[in-house]
Amino acid sequence: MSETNVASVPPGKREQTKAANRQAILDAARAVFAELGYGATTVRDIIRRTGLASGTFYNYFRSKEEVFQALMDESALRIRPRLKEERLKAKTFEGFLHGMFAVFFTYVLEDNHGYEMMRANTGAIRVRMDTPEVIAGFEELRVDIDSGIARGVIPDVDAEYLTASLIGIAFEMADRIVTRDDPDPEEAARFATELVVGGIAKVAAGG
Amino acid sequence: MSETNVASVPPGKREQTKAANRQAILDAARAVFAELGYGATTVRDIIRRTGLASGTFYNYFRSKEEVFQALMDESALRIRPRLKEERLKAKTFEGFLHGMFAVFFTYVLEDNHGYEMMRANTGAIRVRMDTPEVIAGFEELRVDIDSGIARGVIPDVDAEYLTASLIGIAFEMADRIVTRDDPDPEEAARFATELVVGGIAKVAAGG
DNA sequence: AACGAAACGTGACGATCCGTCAATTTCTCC
DNA sequence: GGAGAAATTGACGGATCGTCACGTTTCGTT
Repeated sequence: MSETNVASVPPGKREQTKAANRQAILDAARAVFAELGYGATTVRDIIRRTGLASGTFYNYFRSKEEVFQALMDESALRIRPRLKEERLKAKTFEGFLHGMFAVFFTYVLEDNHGYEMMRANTGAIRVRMDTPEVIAGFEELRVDIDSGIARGVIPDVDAEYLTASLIGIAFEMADRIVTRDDPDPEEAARFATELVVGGIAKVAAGG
Repeated sequence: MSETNVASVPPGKREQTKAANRQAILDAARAVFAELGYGATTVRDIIRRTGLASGTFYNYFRSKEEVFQALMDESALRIRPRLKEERLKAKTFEGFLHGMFAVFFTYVLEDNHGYEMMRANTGAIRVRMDTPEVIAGFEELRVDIDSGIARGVIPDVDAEYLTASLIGIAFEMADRIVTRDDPDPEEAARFATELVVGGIAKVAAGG
């Protein structure tokens, strides 16, 4: 036997360069998006920075939009495990919320590279893309809320509106946090958590 | 005296067609944005629908982005008076919030033409533009919150985070409302209002 | 090691869009 | 009416788009 007694297949030069090229394009795209904004960047801007030929880009992605989606998915894949971990160790609904907000705000701050990407420098346009991975994250949240309501840990309120509110608060507050002089994700998470916890109680009480 | 005994200047053909052309471009843009999505539409798509020459577009707007901004401003100008009215007749903070949310959700529903504009049909990209008029609306809200806190009508919480939360809740909930089978802006406004009112109380209480 | 097939990178190509501008038409005012 | 300002027009150079035929690299086989 020459090789592959291990289950994993040896890389193979073909797949190596393929993965390298794909990553090179993603890295270049991240940089260019952050520099020019999503709206102003062109496929050529991205591929130029990699040294590859223009046609090669289309072997990996179908459009600028699709690279952006891949980058969003990358982010979502990085943050979802942290959210899951937080979710598992939460004993109370309040702890659950606080963990989620804190992880999200912290991530956005340490990553703001990727967050600035969503702002088109020209004008005041903001782009947001709900990719499959992002949506999956939203749905995990939604499932936990449904389950929390079913188990009586969360008061019986409109789960869709609640999920939407959490997402809206998280994204809009994140936007303010990254522009603060001395951002404090912990403080922000406390604010958001108490807002929601106190709010739900009142919603459930029916006024 | 031939004319203009009234203070108002007679229209004048020049200004007439100018206003007509501008409006034609705006109307065409609204239709095309709603049809193709913001990302996919080109200046040519817009101008083609008006029958004007391509060069004429640039006599009125500098770019696709600027037409979009004009459309957003139009919307903001339409809704701000309604919000102001609601704000003036509000006796309590709760009434204030409820009025704002109800007006906003109702507007979004009856206008969803303009709301769909923000969705790029291709993929799941959403664009949002905070134009001067929109920002002015946000700041009016912020000012009222600051004032409410100063007068003791609103508990003393972080006004920036509170404003952000309101905006986040409003936009994200609006997104869900327009996709519901039988949308009820009143119910949604009640949810949002109680969420915030109850939440603020808890935030102010400090846990 | 040599070979053939398949996969991949390359850059040129036609189509389209961008923003500009000189020529032309339309309006205003004397 | 007619001079002059203002606005419209469409063609132009520059650039991007997505495709495709071609050349090169890799892989499995003999």
